[in-house]
Amino acid sequence: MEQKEQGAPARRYNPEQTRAVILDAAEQLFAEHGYEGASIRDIASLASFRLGMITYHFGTKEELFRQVIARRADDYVSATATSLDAAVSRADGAPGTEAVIRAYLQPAIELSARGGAGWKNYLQLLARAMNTRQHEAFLEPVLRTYDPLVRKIVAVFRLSRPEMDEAQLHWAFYFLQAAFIHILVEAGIVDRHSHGLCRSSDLDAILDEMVPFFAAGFDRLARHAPAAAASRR
Amino acid sequence: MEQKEQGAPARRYNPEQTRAVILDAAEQLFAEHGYEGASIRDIASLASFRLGMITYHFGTKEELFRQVIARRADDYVSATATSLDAAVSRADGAPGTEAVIRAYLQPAIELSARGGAGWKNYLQLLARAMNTRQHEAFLEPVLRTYDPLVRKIVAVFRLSRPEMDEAQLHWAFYFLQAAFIHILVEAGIVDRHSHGLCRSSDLDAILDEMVPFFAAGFDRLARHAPAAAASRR
DNA sequence: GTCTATAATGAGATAGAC
DNA sequence: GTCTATCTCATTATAGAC
Repeated sequence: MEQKEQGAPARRYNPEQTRAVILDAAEQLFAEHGYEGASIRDIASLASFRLGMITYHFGTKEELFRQVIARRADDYVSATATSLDAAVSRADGAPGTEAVIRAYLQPAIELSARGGAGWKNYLQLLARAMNTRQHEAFLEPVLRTYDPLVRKIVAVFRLSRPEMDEAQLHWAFYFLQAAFIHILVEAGIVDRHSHGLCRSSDLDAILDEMVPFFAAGFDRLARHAPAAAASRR
Repeated sequence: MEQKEQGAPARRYNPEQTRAVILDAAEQLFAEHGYEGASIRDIASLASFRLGMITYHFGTKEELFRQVIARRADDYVSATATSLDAAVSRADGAPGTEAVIRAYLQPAIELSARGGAGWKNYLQLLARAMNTRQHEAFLEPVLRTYDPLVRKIVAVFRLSRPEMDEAQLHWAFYFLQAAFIHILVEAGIVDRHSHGLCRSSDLDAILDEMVPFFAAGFDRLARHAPAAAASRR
């Protein structure tokens, strides 16, 4: 007469689907609570599977995390690469800085805003992971997945601003990337401080504001003397 | 003949010092591994005390975290407030945007770069905590400690740019704050991508680059039509 | 492939000797 | 105030029935 309280035992899915359902749940909880803050038990429970299923399909928690990252990495990389290539060819090889910034930001914003909950979670979890040092040792090789894309982005910025020296270009891109990392998390601080006038969830508005804002920064660094560092020696 | 491997049993300190030593260790491990990733056992061990000492002086892990935040909050707030006030009075009430940005960033950079390891850990841990949503429920009230300071910062930016409308001002400040949050973590991505040309640990150089970069962004947003949002309706 | 059961460990917290 | 010992629970991981 006792009710099993565990929901249907789930013969609903084929293995592919099972893996996908688990990855979705992992994506969500890693995004919400971070790697250490999310337990594989909670992930299994959210996915309506037993704990053993995670072991069977993924082995360890680290491997589960790796596969969460890996599942969407190629899609994100190729979407951004395509966007950058389009900006370059549209401008015959010398794209404006605003166009490059937009080409870099827009795919992630598109996916986060309209790609479904999975993509939003994915980008938030990626942003959280990037906001740490390599103390979570196993994270670093995972994040290096994105290094080739970053090299491409920097190369396109270099096309756009051939007069900037390397350090200036890297600083400018760093500032853009740093801001974007926090923005993708949608932590809500701007909502609170602007009393709702600006919403961190309104990624479309943010894109429109970021493009001129950061392009002006690139312009400004391109103009100023690259001698700042010397003054401290 | 067995050696106690626990180090000296520490009658070395008075209670004030004991609390300080524990807070230092907590600060370090929370900064390195995040709230969930750091255990109070490891914190006790790093501080060379027994676990019971943390309970005795702080009660729960949450309370320990709160007191880590609280210990330096007033110093940080007043350093930044003083810096902002100085910028305002230096300019007779109408400070330039570069001056305001520098006044906002400089105290934190000063403390992180030359305030000792504790301050660096503190600011990294704060930055990590700000890069989450309120899923870690108890975090939110802790972070609200800084709301009055943020209101002051925004007010000074408003003095600097009275022609900007509220939304533009908040967006611009959000971008600056977002970038700063990641930068304080010193995650090292710019080091890797620039092959060491730019170092995320070189906060002095970063300050010098950020000031003109972000001031140009403020200038740019102040110029453009505040009608962007309307185009999407 | 899916689930149960359980091992093995580590966690936060508490009681109480000294 | 400091430390030992222990409780209780949650965690990752494994073994094995079905």
